[in-house]
Amino acid sequence: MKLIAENGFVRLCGVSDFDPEKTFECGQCFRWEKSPDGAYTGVAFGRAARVWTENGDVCVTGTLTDFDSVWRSYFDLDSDYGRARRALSADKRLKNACDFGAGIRILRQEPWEALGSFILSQCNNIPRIRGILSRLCALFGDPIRFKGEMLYSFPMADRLAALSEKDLAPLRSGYRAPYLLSAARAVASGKLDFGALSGMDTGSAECKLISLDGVGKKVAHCVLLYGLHRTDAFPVDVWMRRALSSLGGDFDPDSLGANAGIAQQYLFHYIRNGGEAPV
DNA sequence: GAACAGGTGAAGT
DNA sequence: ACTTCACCTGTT
Repeated sequence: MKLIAENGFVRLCGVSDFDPEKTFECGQCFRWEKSPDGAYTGVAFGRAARVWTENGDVCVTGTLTDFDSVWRSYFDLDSDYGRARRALSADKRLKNACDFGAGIRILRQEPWEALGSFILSQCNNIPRIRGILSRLCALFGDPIRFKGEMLYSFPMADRLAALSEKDLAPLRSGYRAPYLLSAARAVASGKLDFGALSGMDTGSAECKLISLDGVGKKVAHCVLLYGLHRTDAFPVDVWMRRALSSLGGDFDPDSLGANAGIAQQYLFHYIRNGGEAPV
């Protein structure tokens, strides 16, 4: 991949395994929005960007400095997904999903945003999750003016920690609101320390996350994979249960090691968008 | 109206 | 250890 600074954006020449649409739509994040022209606009780490594909290159607004300080890491551009895909494809049961999912990258999201988002995601469909998160950020995040529109950062934990359930009523997030508040308080008080989680093995970090009210195994694994980039985490939801059952009972995600999370993403995308064909 | 949606936790077997 | 159910809200 070669970076070229253009007027107002950076062009990623010859970047491999990066399809912005698949990456943003595969269910790992909820706040990148597609414009009519196909470009995506979103916010991460308090910074806004627009991302699009042009002549086979991916382009990201901002300077080379912006790119190196935020987007290079956020899009996980220093990891070799082609290699992971080839390794996973060695299992014939995964081949179709790997081919279909080529271009997906696991975003390195902010841990607190991942935790808050997936707490709110439980037993909800994607449009509704997006709506709740959009109201959450508009109400309590910091406004960011970007190309004539107003975007919002994901609210800091200590901001939410100071609120009451009543304050969250406009989100219409139902029974998940108290879970979000209690998680925000755990983070704000230091009772849950993402820095400390980073230094723990995946199993111990999972236990710590599950100790939060309203956080079970599935949400914990989403936080591990999307927020802490533990690619050995393998979130299992209702869709993944379907995928796993079509793979056969002897399929064991743990055997995939550090590629498990990537396999999960490919499988998830495939089972949801890959048609009726068995995985 | 009923059933269901990217779960969780309590209570029942 | 496994199954069942309620939880808030919106959509089909």
